[in-house]
Amino acid sequence: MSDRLQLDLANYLPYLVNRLGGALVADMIANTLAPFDLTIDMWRLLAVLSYRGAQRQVDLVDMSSIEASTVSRLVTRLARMGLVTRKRSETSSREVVIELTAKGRAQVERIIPAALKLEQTASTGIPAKDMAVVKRSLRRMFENMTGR
Amino acid sequence: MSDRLQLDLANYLPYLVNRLGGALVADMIANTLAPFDLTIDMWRLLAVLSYRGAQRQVDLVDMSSIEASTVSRLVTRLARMGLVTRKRSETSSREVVIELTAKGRAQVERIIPAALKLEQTASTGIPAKDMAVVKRSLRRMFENMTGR
DNA sequence: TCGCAATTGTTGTCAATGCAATTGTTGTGG
DNA sequence: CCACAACAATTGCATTGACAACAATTGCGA
Repeated sequence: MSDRLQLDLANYLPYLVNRLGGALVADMIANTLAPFDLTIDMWRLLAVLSYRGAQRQVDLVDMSSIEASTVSRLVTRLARMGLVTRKRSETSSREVVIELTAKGRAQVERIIPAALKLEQTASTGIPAKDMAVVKRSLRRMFENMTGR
Repeated sequence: MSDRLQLDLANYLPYLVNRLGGALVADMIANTLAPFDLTIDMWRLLAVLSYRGAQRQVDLVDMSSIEASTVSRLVTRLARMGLVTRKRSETSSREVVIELTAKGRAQVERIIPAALKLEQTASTGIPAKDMAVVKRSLRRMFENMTGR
């Protein structure tokens, strides 16, 4: 009777996005992070800290999309590894400020080339003009989903 | 001395992809899956089964990017919920074939409209031509990372 | 200013995940 | 045709991660 309701996965945006995301993560872990004894979430925190400088934990949560209690425990581990410091904010004693140590910065700078190479590998065969469209659209869609 | 090695997160593909993926998943869970008592991975399996029909578990692993032992256990739960059946393959008794039940198909058809609406929401303000570029590029990048 | 709600971070708990080992089956080279 | 490698699925076990409850601090409205 009625047409069957169908979901064309091969053309369904959330499927395409998360499938690629998973492949990128798997590659990053296997080829780069494992030797450094870093998990993907640790790397995300370090990358955010490198990119934006010292941050409160709540801002790390926001920028990394990692859940708050997980961030709290990851920061503890990163501090124990000597890659970050955690100290109370001067302006508000309920806040905590996380900052890369010299060792942490060195670690990030050792990883960045591999991270860039990963992006290159993924981008093979895609015109620069198309990649610009992709990145702009990914940012816009994120805004659409979160209201920034 | 040397320029500092930097990673521009706001323009870094893996970051943009996984950040959007997380936002899409969070929305899907909160607004659609939770009321059905489904996890995101359960939904992925159901969607693949709906899209491609009965599948061996190993093929579900391949198409869903979910780890094999997790698929095994999720299928057990889905079967217990009456959404799929699991039976030994006729051609090879080490294989198992998973198939949607009528109840499972009905469930998927109730979810699909919300899934399409999610895609619409994310796509707001993005020209159809750009979206075509995005989807084509996402598929190509996945191929680049996995060799298909 | 006082009280209460919101913010920030931590901890307890338990289900879920991933990895490795295991079982059972199929395919294949010698 | 036999031994052994490859494949498919499951299970054990340790780790992870999410959610909720909590503690501490700050901010705000009446």
